[in-house]
Amino acid sequence: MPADDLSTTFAALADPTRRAILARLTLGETSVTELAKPFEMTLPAISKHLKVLEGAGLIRRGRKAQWRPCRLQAGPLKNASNWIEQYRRFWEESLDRLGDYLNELRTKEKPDGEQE
Amino acid sequence: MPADDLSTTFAALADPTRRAILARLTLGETSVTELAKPFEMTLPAISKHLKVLEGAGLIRRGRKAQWRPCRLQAGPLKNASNWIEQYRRFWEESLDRLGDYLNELRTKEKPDGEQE
DNA sequence: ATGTTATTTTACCACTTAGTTATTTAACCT
DNA sequence: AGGTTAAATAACTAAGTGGTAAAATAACAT
Repeated sequence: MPADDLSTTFAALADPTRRAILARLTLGETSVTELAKPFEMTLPAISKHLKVLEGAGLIRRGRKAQWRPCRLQAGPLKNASNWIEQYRRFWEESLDRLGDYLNELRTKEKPDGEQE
Repeated sequence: MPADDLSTTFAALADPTRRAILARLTLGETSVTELAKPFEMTLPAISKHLKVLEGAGLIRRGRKAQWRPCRLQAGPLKNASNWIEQYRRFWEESLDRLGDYLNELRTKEKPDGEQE
């Protein structure tokens, strides 16, 4: 039950609807009904997604009359980013290995092809 | 059921045990039993976590006699990183706002404190 | 052939998640 | 007060997750 912050953040991001909501919020704060429009989903479902995002600290909700406008809070993404960045050298390394492999193929071709 | 790649990646990362396994694998390829050692968890449980990681393409498993050594495949993290990086300006922006706020506090203090 | 070690699979459990419909709350407008 | 709009909550369901213990597989070692 007491899931760590990073797990909570990643779990919140592990859903295309929620990621789309965050993407929408980069355009600015907006209401729940507005957020719900692009989705073939009932409002309570969106409401739940928003609660997950709020729980992860990825959005905050204001109050304007009967609207509860949401706005992006990207803070938690910083930790997520930092965690992933630790692995950058590993994915770049494997691209290097691909590069090496391609180079290897090319040099192996040389003796045969001869045609430069 | 047909969850997109990004969701699968984030879901795989949304568990401290799995993140710890990935961290261990940065030190090099190793066996399942070896991977299981730091955890108070049965081997089948670890086996399941490995299956999740494998399903997300974050590890690959080899064969050496009765061992099935795992090694890190960081590729999918690249996409995850790219997705998150889209939001960098938003978390940096909010830090800016914090900076602004702190500056504001400081300038508001001046007239009162007077003592520099 | 028999045993041992490494790992997976099966069957089960408690809990969570993502969605639904129906109801309720809150604030606005006459 | 009564009606409308925005959103949340409640109650439910189907499917997924994370764990277990026990059995099955696979490859090695005698």
